[in-house]
Amino acid sequence: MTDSAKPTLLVVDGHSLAYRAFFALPVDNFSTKDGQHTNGIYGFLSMFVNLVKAEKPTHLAVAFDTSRQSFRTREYAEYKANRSESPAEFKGQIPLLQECLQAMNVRVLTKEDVEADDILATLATQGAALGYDVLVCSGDRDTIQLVTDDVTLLYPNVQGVSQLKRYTPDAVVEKYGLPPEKYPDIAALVGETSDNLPGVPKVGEKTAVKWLTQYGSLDELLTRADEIKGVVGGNLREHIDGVRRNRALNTLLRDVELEVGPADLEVQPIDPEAVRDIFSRLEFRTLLPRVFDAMGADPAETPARPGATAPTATEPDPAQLAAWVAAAGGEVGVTLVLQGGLPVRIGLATADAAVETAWTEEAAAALRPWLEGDAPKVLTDAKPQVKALRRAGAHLGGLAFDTLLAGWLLRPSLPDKNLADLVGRYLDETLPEADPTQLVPETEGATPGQLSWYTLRVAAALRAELPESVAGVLADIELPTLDTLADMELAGVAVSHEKLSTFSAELAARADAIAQQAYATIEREVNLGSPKQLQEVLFDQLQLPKTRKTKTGYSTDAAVLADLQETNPHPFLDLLLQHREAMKLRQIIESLDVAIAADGRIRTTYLQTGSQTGRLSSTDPNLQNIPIRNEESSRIRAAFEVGAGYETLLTADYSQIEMRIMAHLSGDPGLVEAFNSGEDLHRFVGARVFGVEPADVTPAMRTKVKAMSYGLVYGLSAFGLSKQLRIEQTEAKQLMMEYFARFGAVRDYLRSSVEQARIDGFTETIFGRRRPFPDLSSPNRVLRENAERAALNAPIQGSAADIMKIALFRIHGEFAAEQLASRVLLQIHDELVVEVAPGEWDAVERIVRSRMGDAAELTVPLDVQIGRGADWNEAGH
DNA sequence: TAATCTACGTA
DNA sequence: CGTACGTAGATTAT
Repeated sequence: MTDSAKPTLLVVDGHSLAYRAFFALPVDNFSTKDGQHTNGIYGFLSMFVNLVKAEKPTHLAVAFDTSRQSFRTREYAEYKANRSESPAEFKGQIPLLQECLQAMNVRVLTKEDVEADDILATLATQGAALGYDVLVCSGDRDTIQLVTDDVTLLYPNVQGVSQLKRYTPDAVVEKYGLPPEKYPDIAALVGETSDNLPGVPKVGEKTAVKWLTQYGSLDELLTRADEIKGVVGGNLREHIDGVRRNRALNTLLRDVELEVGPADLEVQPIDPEAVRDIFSRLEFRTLLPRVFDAMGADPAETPARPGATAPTATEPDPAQLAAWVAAAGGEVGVTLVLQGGLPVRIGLATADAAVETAWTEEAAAALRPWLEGDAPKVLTDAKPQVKALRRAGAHLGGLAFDTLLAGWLLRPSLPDKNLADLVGRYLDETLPEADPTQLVPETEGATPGQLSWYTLRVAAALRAELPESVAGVLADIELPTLDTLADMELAGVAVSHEKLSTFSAELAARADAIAQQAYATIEREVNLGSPKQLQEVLFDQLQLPKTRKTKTGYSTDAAVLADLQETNPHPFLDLLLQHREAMKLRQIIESLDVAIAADGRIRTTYLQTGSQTGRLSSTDPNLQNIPIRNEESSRIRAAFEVGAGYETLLTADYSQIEMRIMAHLSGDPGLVEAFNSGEDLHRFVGARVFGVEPADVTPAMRTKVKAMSYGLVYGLSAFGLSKQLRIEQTEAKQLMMEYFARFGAVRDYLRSSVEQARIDGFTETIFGRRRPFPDLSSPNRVLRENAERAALNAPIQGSAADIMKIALFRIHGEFAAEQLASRVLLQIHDELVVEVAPGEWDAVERIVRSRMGDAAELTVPLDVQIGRGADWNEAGH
């Protein structure tokens, strides 16, 4: 009980523990997709949060070495000289670890010319003198000398850093047979190979302890060294200078001048946003809640700041509600609580008041004029709410702001997915949420009215940060698109269960037959879906040459198998490829089949914040990756049919939209001419590159320039081009040179756009959508070059996405304005699928063609291809 | 059971 | 050593 009042100071040697973690965890298992290794950081932080959670220090610091040089190396040049350079994979991790600790508001201490352990020694000594309980955590055995009744050492076990052994004075005596202050004497005699401090040959711990016990002290032992008999006695006398030197060097400094003392190290609340940022960069997910938990980011302990208490929502009757919204004036936050896709409750808020009510017929009727009118409304994740209102027969008008969309536009790489995330990031507060694991939650969740109030405040914070151009993208592109997507999702697309199930059964039978044949060729049965078992078959049993390395072994992907088939033909390879193809198709068909609703339609969800470039993504099921490339897949597309009550499907796609954007942005005269000439793009480019007439461009030439043109948009290298075209790198290089000799402005544009992004820190589309690229100035080459390719692509892919969205909502709007029953069903990046009502084909075709064609004013035309058919396969031709 | 890896479908 | 996605099954970590 007396100890509860006593402050606890925890000081940690960051470098030594991170280094141990580095070796304890497999480096290959811990790296970001960009190639940054993180095993040392992860291992350290994992240990660190456990430690903090278990020990609950009141004061905390982590010390690091500044370099390998210190006063010890100056006094003894050989000190640690045998240490090999720490691995390159480890080096970069220390600054990132320090960044993590800073985000957690943990004091990071360094001092020129001394080692981290000297800082620990100084703080431990000062802390003990001030009456603290001191915990020292280090992987360096020399810190044993710091142990006293007030100072406990936590020392990692051999395995790694997860288990820490507690060294109290008793534990030291038990382990070494002498009290902690004598440990440096033992170490001086035994030596420390890792520090390049040789000890007395043939003297280990046992002998050292025996001597020290016998003579009482190291000094006494050394002065009476001649009393010791035998070889070891001689060894001792020969190495007396070395022992004295060891003893001098292994004494930790307890009087290092530091800018802070123990009292300055009080534990601070973490910076949640900074921690989220750095952890998401390092791709730590499971660690995040552990850090929040251990570092006391508990909502109960960090109450919302003063002035941030949500108003208590009142529950006016419907008539009062109508009066309330009429009087509200400015923007109103709106939150609909949904159940089964329908609204059950609605909460509204202004800056200082909140109201809410059950979604009854009376309430809906009272609110409808306001809800459907132009009065400005602010929501978080409006799309599901807009859909629910549609199902309930209402329409949301005046959508002025969606915080989720705005947050994504501002930081498209972040995983913020709900109001709670946004409140944390932009208000630095915690959204009150009921604990879903408790039947009777201790903490009340925010009510719908209060959620609306938070939404309004988040919106204000976002607006303050939103650059004008990005605000324009929100208002002029994203919000109109949201409304369109809601209708598309509600409509769904008719899919024939009969067609799918017939095909699925066929494929299952085929896959089975292929598998049997494959087993026969290798005379055993394996799981053809297991990369691990396949590696055994290919590289052990069949002794095929090893392929491209992956994290866990050797690749068995389609490209690799095709290569193997050429160099080392084996029937198994081809059968495996056929099996994969059949299984993949079957799997896609199955996932579609189970998604067909009772009315025969599939409804996807478009994620409007699902990409970093501005594209949509589609999920549950993904209707943006339905196969098209081979013969078989046309049968899948044929299952997407025109629905009952409609006449036909229309498909409309932009041809080469990304190359057209490139022509526009670069202003390259050759490329612009190509698109204005009406000639086939690749034929035109091929003619220029190879110096022949367009009519004389061979298919091989066309293939090459086509790959080159598309590759450009992705930052393709000569290496990549040679691999894709299966040509020599020199030929690929030659091709690129010829290409740029004719279309030089393209290269100039790509280069300058990346350079501009490096200066600005972000890229921008034609319409002002931004994407940040902090890694463009990273010293890490892998990181930087990855960012460069992404930055090169972002304005092009993003502008295409902008153009398609603009076309999409304008088409949607025009269908409504002309009171057409036809409706857009699908968007696949550069293609739209429209369900055309009887008698509306001409109007629909006109609208789609013109709105897609004039969605943007470029220096080259936007070419639109239209197809018509009873199913998606037919319409796509 | 949850996270990760490999493979593969689309633009 | 080519951008942007989502999904499934196997494997590994917990």
